[in-house]
Amino acid sequence: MEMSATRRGRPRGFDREAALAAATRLFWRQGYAATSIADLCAAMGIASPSLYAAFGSKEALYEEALRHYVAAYAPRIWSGFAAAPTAREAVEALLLDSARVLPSDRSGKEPGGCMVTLAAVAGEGCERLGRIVLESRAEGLNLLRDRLARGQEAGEIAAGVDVEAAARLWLAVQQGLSVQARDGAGPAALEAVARAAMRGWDGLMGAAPGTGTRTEGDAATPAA
Amino acid sequence: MEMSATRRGRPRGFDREAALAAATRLFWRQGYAATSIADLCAAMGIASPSLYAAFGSKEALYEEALRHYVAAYAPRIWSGFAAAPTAREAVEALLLDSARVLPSDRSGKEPGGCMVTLAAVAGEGCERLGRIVLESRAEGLNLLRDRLARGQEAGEIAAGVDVEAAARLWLAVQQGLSVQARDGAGPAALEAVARAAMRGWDGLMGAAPGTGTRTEGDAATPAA
DNA sequence: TCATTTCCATAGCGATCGATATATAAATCG
DNA sequence: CGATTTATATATCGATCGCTATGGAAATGA
Repeated sequence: MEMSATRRGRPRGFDREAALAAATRLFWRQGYAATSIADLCAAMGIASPSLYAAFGSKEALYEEALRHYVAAYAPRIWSGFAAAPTAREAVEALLLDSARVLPSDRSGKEPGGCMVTLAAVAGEGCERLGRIVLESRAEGLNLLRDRLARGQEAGEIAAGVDVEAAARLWLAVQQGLSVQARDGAGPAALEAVARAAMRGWDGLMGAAPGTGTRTEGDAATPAA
Repeated sequence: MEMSATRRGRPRGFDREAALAAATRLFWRQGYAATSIADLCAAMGIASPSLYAAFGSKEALYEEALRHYVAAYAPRIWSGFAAAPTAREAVEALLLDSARVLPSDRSGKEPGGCMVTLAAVAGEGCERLGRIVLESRAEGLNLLRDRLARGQEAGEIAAGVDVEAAARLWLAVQQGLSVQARDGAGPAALEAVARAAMRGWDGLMGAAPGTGTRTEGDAATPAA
């Protein structure tokens, strides 16, 4: 039971949160393998012993940076989704918020696209980091699947719709927005994509899947 | 004017095409920065002087590998698109072919997802390679935009549809398929996504964009 | 055969990689 | 005040990075 209102020894001479944020931006833009400790030290404004004392290793720093990214940026993308009263409005919020958030600000301080979606760390040698990124991505699919299933139970979505496939589709659109944002697409272009996608909602979420019976035009769709 | 039916000197002791294919798979899976010359030499079955004699440098090898990938794999994704008689069938072919081709074969010899879409080389230090990847990605958008515009002129797509936004949307879906394939999604899951996406076609490509006039239910859509 | 040309195997180049040893500086505890 | 504890600054560590020099092997041309 350590109280430790104040810690012993010489206090840290830099802002750990600010340093972590700087490291996050660098990993976000450059990826794991292409970012060296020297790069990180320069961006964080510290020397390597301080980095290792505060974060342990490059791998541990990346893991913490990823969690920092999720905590700091994921709400900008997913909070509207979570708060929406209907599945349709949830997906619409997800895509419109993504279109607004994913492009890089003109300052170029933060890179375009989602760090989780664009992370290629799985193939960059470190197994553990690959698993973490995989799980983070799977979380997006889970959120969509659960929300669509709830909407289906509520009658907003036709009973015959394959919720798993639909969730993967809306996720694919959102992931594509990240790729295009990384390539320089701006908020206006991405918003147009989001609105175009939503225009397909009725045809998508009202019709029956595949070869089966078509539950056409049930009372489900709230119309435009 | 060198005839050179047969070249002078000791002939090359390895198959250049096979070595390039091996390098391509490695860059495809691991990216540029995470792939070392030693890795490449092991995969290609040659020593580094042979690599440099045949390909020049790591950067040049990556560029050639990328072109090799486009030449060898892009047709599997885009040939059905190019051959389709209508814009709708073209997009459908693109998505279904992508669903079939993008997942990694169970052997694991080739990684999942498109090398061009998933390449993060732009942030990995080399400016030139970044530009090449950017252009390769833009080519996909160009193909889609041109095909949709042709379809719109042919009356297959409503006049009010924002072709640019629609092209970006279908591209986004296809890019999302690559991300999900890289994460382990199989052909069945991706095909379900492709079919779900096509179910949204009419709602998407028939309605007018944004705030403008809605040219609802014109004679354009060929119905289901 | 022998000079020429080209390729390959070995070894190693300087630079940078991720990570640390050491010594000093700055804080708390007694 | 020391004694202790923690952080920073400097100077590396061995390993690996991308790349190449060197010399011998294997082909052609004369």
